[in-house]
Amino acid sequence: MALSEKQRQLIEEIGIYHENNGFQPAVARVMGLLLVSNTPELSFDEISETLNISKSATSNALNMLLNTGHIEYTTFSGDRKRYFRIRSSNWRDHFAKKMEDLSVLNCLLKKVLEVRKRENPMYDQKLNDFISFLDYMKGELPRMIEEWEKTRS
Amino acid sequence: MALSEKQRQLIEEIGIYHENNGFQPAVARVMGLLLVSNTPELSFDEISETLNISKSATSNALNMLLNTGHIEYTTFSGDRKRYFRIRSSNWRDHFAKKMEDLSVLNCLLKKVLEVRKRENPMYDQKLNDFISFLDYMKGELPRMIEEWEKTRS
DNA sequence: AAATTAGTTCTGTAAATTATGAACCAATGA
DNA sequence: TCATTGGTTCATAATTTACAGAACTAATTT
Repeated sequence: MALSEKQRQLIEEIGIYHENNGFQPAVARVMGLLLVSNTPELSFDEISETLNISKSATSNALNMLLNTGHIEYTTFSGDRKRYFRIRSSNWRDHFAKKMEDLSVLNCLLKKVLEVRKRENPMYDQKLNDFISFLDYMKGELPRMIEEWEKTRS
Repeated sequence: MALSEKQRQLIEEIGIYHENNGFQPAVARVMGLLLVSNTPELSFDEISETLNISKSATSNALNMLLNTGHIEYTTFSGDRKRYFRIRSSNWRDHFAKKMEDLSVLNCLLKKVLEVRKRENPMYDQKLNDFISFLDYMKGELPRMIEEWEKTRS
C-alpha cells in the first residue's frame, strides 16, 4: 500500500477525531485508512501492514467495526480474502448517533427536574429552556433533512 | 448533603453520560452532583464528602471544570469558602461543541477528497453528499435557533 | 498428507489513566 | 503566636487500556 505523506498525516488526524469519539487508537486508524486510501476496499493484510499493527489488533479492530456497523466487506470468487470498506451509510449513522446522544442528555435533564427540589425556581429556568430547545431541535431536524433532500434532487 | 436514592442514581447516570463525552469519572460525578442537588451551589467539602472522593481528586475536578468553563463559583462575605455551581451557559456550550465537532469532521472529509485519488468516482458520491449535508446543516442551524427564540418570546 | 492462507484467540505486559493520602501552604481566627 | 480552615501539590498505588506475539484453527492448495 503506497500512501503519500499527506495521506498518512490525514489518517492520523482522522484517527484522533475518532479516538475523541471513543474509538481505540488502532480502530480509529483503520477507519482513517479505509477512508483515505486510493482503493476503497482493502484486505486484512493490507490494513495490518500499512498501519503496522499486529494481526491480533487488526482482527479485533475489524471485528469491532463490523459489529458496530461501521464497515462491511466483499469477497471475490476464487479469492479467500475479505475486502473491507466503510459502509456507505456510515456518515449518516454517525450524524444520527450525535443527535441521539443529545436526546439521551435531554432525557437525563428531564429526570433532573423530577428528582430534585430546588428552593430557587429561577435557577431551573435555564435548564427548562435548554430542554425545550432540544425538544424543538429534535422535532425540526427531520423536516430540515427533508428540506435538504429537496435542494439536491 | 442529604440525597435521595433516586438522586444518587441519577448522578451516576449523568456521570456515565459525561464519561462518554470524555470527562474523567470523578469530574463527571461532580457535574452530576451540581446538577442534581437540591441546592445549586455547593462547597468544596460538600462535594468531596457527598461523592466520597478525596480532597485532591475534588481539587483537580473543580479546577478542571473551572478552566474549561463548565462551572463557576460565588463567594459570600465573611465566608472563606467558594460555592461552586454549573455555569448557566453550560448547556448551550455543550450543544455548540457537538456541532463544532461535526464541523471538524466535515473539514477532515473535505481533506480526504483532496488527498486521495479514487479510481472509482462513484464511491466518492456518498461522501460528497454527506459533506454538503453538513454544510447545509451548518448554514441552517443559526436560522433554526433564531426561530426557536421567537417561539418562546 | 503436508504446507499455506486467512484469519482468531489467548496470554502477557507496557503504558496510560485515575484516584489516594500525606505533606504542604497561605490566609484567617483564637 | 498557635491552630484551623480551605484548599493545592506530589509521590505513589490501583486500575484500565491497548497492543504484541505466539499458539491455534479451519479451509484450501500442492
